[in-house]
Amino acid sequence: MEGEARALNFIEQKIEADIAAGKHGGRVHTRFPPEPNGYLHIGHAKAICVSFGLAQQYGGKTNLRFDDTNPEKESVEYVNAIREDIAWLGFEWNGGEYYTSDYFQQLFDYACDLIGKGLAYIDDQTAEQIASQKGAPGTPGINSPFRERSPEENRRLFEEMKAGQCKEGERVLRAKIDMAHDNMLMRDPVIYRIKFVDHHRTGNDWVIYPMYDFAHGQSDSIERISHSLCSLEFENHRPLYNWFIQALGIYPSEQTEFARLNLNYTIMSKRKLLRLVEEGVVDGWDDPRMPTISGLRRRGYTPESIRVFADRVGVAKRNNTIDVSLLEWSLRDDLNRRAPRVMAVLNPIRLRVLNYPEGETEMLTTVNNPEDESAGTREIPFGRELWMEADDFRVEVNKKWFRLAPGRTVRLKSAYIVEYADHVEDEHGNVTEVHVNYIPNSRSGQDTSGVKPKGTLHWVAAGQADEAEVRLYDRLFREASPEADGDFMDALNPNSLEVLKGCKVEPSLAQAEVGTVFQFTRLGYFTLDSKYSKPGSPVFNRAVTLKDGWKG
RNA sequence: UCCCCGAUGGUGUAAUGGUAACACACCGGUUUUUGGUGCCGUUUUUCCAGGUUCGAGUCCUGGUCGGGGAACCA
Repeated sequence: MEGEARALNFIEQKIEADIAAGKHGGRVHTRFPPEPNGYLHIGHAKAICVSFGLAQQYGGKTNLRFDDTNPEKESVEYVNAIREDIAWLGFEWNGGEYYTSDYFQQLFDYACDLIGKGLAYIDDQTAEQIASQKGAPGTPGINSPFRERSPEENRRLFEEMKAGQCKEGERVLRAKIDMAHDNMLMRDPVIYRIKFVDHHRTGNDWVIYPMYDFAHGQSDSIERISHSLCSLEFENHRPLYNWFIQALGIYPSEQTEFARLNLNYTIMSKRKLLRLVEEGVVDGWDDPRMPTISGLRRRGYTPESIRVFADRVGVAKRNNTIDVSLLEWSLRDDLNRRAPRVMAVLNPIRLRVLNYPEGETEMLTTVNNPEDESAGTREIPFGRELWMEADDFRVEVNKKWFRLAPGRTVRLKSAYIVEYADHVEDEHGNVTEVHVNYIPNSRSGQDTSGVKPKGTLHWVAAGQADEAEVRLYDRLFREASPEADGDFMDALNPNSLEVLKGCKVEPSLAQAEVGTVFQFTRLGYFTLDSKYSKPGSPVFNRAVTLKDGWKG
C-alpha cells in the first residue's frame, strides 16, 4: 500500500487534519457539481480527478450533482454527455447522482425559514434599481425601501411568486445581510428570481428558481458533503455559503477552493468553446482539436493519460498556465507502453526492389510492441513493390541525413537492408519512384550481412496495402494566450487540420476498432475516428506525434 | 478606492524554522532494426525592503506585482 512518500497538497493536508480531529465523523464525502450547460473540458477533468480522487484516496464517496438552477441554459443533452465523460475518465459517482432541482421544494422551505427569521425579504424593485443601490467596492450601498417588510407580508408575496402571480422581473427574494459589507456578495444578494421557463427535469412545476448561492451550499449540506471543493473564483462566495448554512442551522459542509487548470494555446471558457461550435470553426464539441473530454477521446487520448496529467499538474492556490507539452507527454508516456505498433505511409511514393523476384512475396515477422513482449508478434507481407514515405528520400543531403538518398543504404523496418539504385522524377522534379537493391542475407533477425545502416524506414507492401484517410491535427490557436489581446477568434491557427487521402496502411489495420490507439511507426499515435470512419474506408486521427529528436 | 487570495528555474509542483528538490520543457552524450523508448549529464530558482532567530523560501511588518470581487449566470 505504502508507495513512495509523496508530499501532500494543501487539501490533502486539510483532509488529514479534519480526519485526525474527527470532523464530519472522519468521513470524506465530495461532490462534482457541473451545470449541464455545455460539455466538460480538460479543466473539468482536473476538477473531477481532484474531487473523485481525494474521496477514493481516503475511502470516501463522491456525488455527481447537476447544478441545474438556470433552466434557460441547460439541457439533457449536456447531462448525458457529462455522465459519459466522467465514466469514461474512469470515475464512479459512488455517493449517488443528484440534481439541485431535486431540492427545489426543500430550498423553497429554507427560503421560508429565512423569511420567518426576518433574514430575507421580497424586493419589488427592478434589477437596475437594485444594482444602483449596491454601492461599489469601498462605497457602501443603501437599503432597499422594501427591506423592512414583515415576515408575514414577505411570506404572502413569496407564495404569490411561486404561484405564478407575478411577472418575470417584478419581484425577487433577497437575503437580508448588510448593504455596507466589504464583500459585495453579502450586500443583500438576490436568492430567488422568477423565470417562466420550462426546466429540463421539473418542467413547469416551478416558476421561481434559486440562485447559485442559495442552492449550492444547501445542496452540499443536504447531501452531507464534508469537503466541497471548487475553483478560486468562488473564494468570495465562501462567506455567503457559510452564512446560509449558519442562518438555516443545517449540516456544516465546508468549501475549499483551488486553482483551476489553464493550458497554453487553448481556451477553456465554455462560452467561447460554444462559439467555436456554433460558428462552425470546429466539427462539434467533440472535434479532435477541442479541449473537451469528448474531443480528446475522439482524438485518441486515453483516460489514464488524462488522470496522470491531472496528477502531474498538482493542486494549489496560485493561478497557473500549464504547457500543453505536459499533456502530450502524458499521452506518449501511456501509449508508448501500450500502443501496438503498425506501419503506415502517409505520403506514399513507389519503392521498387529491383533485385527482388517479380511476383513473389514473403511474410515477415515483426513485434507488436518492443516495450511489451506479451503483445506478441504478427506477420507482414513483403515484396518487390512497396510504398515508402516521400519525406524519407532526398536527392541532395548532408551527413546528418540517415534516410534514403543517392548512394545511401537503409534498413527497411523488420525486413531487409536496401541500397539506392536510382529514382524517377516527374516533369516538376518531384520524386515519384525510388529504386533499390536489397541484401538477401540482411533479413531482420537473421542478418549476417555485417552492414550497419544508420537509418530505418517504415514501409508497406504495395499489393497488400489498404487505403486510408488520415487527419493530422495541430494546435487550434497559434497564440500561447489566445484570450490575451483582442478576439480569440483572431488567434486561430489556420492549419490546425490537415486531411491526407490515399494513405497506405498495412493490412492488419483492417481489423482496427474505435478506441484502440496505434503507433504508426516513426510517425505518432493514431486512432480510428469515431465519426467519419466506415468499414472499408477507415479514417485515422493523429492523437500526437512522436517526439522528434531530429535537428536536421 | 475597499475586500479576499496569491507570489519558488522557461512551465508547474514540493521543501511544514535546519543542504532548495521533483516532473515537463530546453540543451548535450549514450543505447537503439522507430532520429521513438531507455540511460547519463548540463543550464536555470525563493518579488522587494526591513525585522525576529544560532539559522528564514517558510514567521512578523511594510511595499511591489498578479488574480478575483459591484449578473434576477454558475
